[in-house]
Amino acid sequence: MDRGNRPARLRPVTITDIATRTGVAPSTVSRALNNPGRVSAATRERVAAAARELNYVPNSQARALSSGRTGTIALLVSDVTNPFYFGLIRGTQQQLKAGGYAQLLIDTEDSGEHEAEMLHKMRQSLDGAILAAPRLSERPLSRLAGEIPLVVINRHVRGVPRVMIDTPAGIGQAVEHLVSLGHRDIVYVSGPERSWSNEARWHAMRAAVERHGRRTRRVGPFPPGRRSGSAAADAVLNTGATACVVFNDLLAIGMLTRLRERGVAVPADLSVVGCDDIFGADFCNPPLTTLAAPIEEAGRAAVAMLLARLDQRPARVLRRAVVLPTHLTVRESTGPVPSRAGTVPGP
Amino acid sequence: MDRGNRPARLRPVTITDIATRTGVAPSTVSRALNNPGRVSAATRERVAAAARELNYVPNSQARALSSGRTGTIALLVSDVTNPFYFGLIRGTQQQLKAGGYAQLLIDTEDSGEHEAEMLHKMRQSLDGAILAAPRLSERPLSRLAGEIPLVVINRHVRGVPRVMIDTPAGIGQAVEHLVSLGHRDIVYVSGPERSWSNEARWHAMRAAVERHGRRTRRVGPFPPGRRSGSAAADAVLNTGATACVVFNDLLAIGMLTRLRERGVAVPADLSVVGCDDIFGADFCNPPLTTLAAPIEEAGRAAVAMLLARLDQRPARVLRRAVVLPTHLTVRESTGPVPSRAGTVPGP
DNA sequence: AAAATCATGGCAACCGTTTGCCAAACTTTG
DNA sequence: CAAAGTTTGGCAAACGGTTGCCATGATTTT
Repeated sequence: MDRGNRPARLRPVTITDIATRTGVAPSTVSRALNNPGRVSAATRERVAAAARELNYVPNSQARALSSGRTGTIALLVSDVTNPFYFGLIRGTQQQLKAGGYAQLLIDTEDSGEHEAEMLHKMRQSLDGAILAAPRLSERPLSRLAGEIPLVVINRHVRGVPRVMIDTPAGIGQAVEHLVSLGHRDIVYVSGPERSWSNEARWHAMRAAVERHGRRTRRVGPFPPGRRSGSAAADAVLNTGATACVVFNDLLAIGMLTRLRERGVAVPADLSVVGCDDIFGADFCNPPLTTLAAPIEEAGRAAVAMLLARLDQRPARVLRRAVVLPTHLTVRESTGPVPSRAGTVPGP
Repeated sequence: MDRGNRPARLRPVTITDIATRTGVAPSTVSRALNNPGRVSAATRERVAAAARELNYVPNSQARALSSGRTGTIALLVSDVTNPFYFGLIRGTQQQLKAGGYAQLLIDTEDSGEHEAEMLHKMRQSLDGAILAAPRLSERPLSRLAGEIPLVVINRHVRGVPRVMIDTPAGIGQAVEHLVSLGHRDIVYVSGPERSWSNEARWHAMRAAVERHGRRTRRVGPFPPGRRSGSAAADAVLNTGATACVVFNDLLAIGMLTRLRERGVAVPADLSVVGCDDIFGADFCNPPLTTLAAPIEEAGRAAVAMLLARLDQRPARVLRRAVVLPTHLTVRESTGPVPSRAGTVPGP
């Protein structure tokens, strides 16, 4: 059939091709395409027509080399499989595509060093980066922000623009909810120690409980995965608490599984509140009461902030922070306090 | 504190810097770094030392421009939020990182045209691409494969290397399982019409049921999301079947939710089998019996195939296809056929 | 009508790296 | 010891754009 004349990855069309075809200089072609005000309407139109006919696609490498702009933004997440990031990936992807940027996805494997190293190595290939819940400590993070435009999500670092999901405020709602159901002994199930969000949530929790004249404790820390749910569930049962607020939904879902295994009824014996409202929180068993976070919106906001910064036009007001509200979504993992808080059923 | 002397995004170190420092020509530096056999051990060492001291990071744009290799591989998925792709994203990410490549994630929004267009535009910025379950029709797909090295997942196109997850074979297992439980009337819940996998699964299903001297039907097509689960569940109930095999887990989970709402007990009234074993299939309610697919492995295999192709060394045997087996994972959404297949309970 | 301004297009340098080709120095071989 | 071969390093030309600067001609201002 088609043997012989395979086009063999033909040479791509360049501005020089357009230039010879239209009889102008390559520089004029470049300007006609990117800097429309700089050439006459007539030539601009001729160039555009030629580009269209030849099916011209600019070579982003070459463009990057001379202009310094690569058209690529990286999204760094600590673990691509954590469903929390799905919304982020999607939100940023959408907004980046709308802005004409490509998204480079990087998994930092939960390591601050990885974050720093990757970012440093790629800084010349990127116009900017979005760091989701960075593990990196404050110092190197600000240093990095000097090397390359950065927006961080759920982290507060001086001088680095940020998008915050206000889960701490939501935690107040969660505590009100639990207290109104009669719970007096509520524990916090802690996520990773190095996580900024974890500390913020814990502090919010303590403050909220103290407003009711009570004290709270925390168990953990636990890695924020489903696997850790077993240990977390056992630890909570040992405290004798009637309710818990969990660092994130992933961990909470893991706990739910374990509690079911152990024959502990949720919410009859123990109420569980998660954070983030990830994929699965609504169809696990029982469906999880959780703090719904506008994750996709956070992604979009982060991109918007970053692109605003890359935009040359000087007279722009640049927001230094965006705070997004969360709200409690009540499902079936929370309920009235058990009539007699007794001992825990055996396994 | 640190006012005044902010380094203002300082000029990155180039091979020329290394060259002047070691007293050799830039070309020698380039060779010392990338083509070690080409220079003497002594200079190579001196260059390496200088590079280390100066903390040199090669500019990938410049390298790409002259060498044609970009060090970037794209992964195209039809919808980043479909949990099926999480494993793929992770698997490819791992293997690419190991091979020193960066991963560009592209959402094609379920459109074949998007696929073609994006790929065409980016072909100069990519060394290759992995297409997950492409929607594109066969013709343009082979044409694209001529423009840029490609590996497709779950799709059979002549001349394009592929990784196949052998769900059709697994469907046989699923049917055996259901038949052994007494089911005689099993329907297939169809995914998108344009999906190659969907057709493959349907054919396998029909063949498997016919081996038992029975016939089967299908309902649908449905978009492969949870939202479609309601319609799918209702359609299945109308058929009066006692069991169904569903195009994918996402749809199956959606059905489970709907069935629960309608008071249909799973598996007492209806058995449900999904495909893929995505995140959530194990903790939904009831946990889903499904065809577990080695998705991460598929991602790794696809990367391995692609990189083998990019590798220059000629005397390599290039696999044209990899087929990965699936197996039935029995959980709690399948059970014995109802004693009297009666009418469906009302809503 | 001369001077100043403006719009438009071309020239050429540059971005940082790779690579074909050549030259020098050194090593082997006959 | 000369001829041939082998290392090793340098020169310079790409790769495909962008952009500062200049020249030309047209337009406006005084």
